[in-house]
Amino acid sequence: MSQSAQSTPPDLEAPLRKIQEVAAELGLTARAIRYYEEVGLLAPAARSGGAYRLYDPDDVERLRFIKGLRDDAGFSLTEIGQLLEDEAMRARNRDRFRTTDDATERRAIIDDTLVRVERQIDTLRDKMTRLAGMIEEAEGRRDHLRVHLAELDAGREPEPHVHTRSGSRPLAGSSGRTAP
Amino acid sequence: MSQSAQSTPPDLEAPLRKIQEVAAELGLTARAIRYYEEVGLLAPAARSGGAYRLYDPDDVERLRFIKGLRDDAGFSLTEIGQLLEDEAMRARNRDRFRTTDDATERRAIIDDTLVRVERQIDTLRDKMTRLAGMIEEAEGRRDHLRVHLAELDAGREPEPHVHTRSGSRPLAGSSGRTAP
DNA sequence: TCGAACGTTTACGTTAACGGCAAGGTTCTG
DNA sequence: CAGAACCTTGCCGTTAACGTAAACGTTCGA
Repeated sequence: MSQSAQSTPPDLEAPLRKIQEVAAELGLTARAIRYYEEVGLLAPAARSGGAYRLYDPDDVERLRFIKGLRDDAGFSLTEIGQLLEDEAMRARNRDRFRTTDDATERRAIIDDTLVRVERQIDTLRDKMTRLAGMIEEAEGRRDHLRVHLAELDAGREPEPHVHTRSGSRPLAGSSGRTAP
Repeated sequence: MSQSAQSTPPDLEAPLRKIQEVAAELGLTARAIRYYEEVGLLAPAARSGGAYRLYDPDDVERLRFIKGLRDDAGFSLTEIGQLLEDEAMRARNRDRFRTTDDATERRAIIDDTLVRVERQIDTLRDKMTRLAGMIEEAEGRRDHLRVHLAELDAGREPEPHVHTRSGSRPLAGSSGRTAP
């Protein structure tokens, strides 16, 4: 009920998968993946005799990273493009790295990539710092609200309303006033 | 060269500021702020005799939070709307809180807000966890690249190229292969 | 070999989040 | 009270990131 004609995905040797399979695994749509290719974020490793896009594990990893940068980090595709190396470069390096025997050239390629990865880490760390700041602010508001709650509960114990939450379940909110 | 007619912003008493002033401080545009109001994310506290929007410190805080949720956390305005209480509710609570003397009612308002703030914190923490995961992945790639670099430098020391980086500045990249 | 199931290109449509006017009202200062 | 400098409400335009549909090619099992 999921595969009748075409198949070959459970092939334990060929690490090349078609677009829909990859899309499903990553929680993307085929359209989105093609779009990413269109804007130069990635290019499939192969093209099954000039037609179908075929992705190898490396491609899938790159796609997963792209999705993370978009969903989790909230970057735009343009920003992502600046953060990653453009696909043309990646393809060239991939080839150069496999064909050359020159250790110096390999070193250059790796060195270049390392620099980029370190930049990515810095960018992500920066984002996380700002996010942590927001969390602290929110926690500040929460604590402030809890104090208010405690003050209210301490001042006087009103009629024992039926649904008295167990323990301390105070609350605070968008109004940072003590009220005049 | 920045204020000739109108002014009143350096007024140390009135905590009510006009849109452009607020926009400048937050790094937003007046248009964006009006748009946020249009989609129900906030409403100015006052309206100077039925015209100009006037924002109090509380409004500005809410705006700053909105901007953070958008820029730092990468949420859409729709998601932000679900995370914050809608403005109608906020206005009503704000009023109810100031007018009532009933401790029970105040408690209810604060409690409600607390729950929401705690939800916000959870959401932000969740996002940060995913971001941290991405950072770890990137660090993994970086370390992997460094290992490759070390291997290369160890195997043989090629011609002493001119620009030998000080210490260890290896690099890794988008190709996780050791090359056949 | 043939057809169901998938893939490809091309092109137009859609939604979110504003940008940028135009036409007119408000405010403070001189 | 004039007028510069801001503000207001429309309303149309734009960009990013896909969605969707049409017309056609590719694969592979029966």
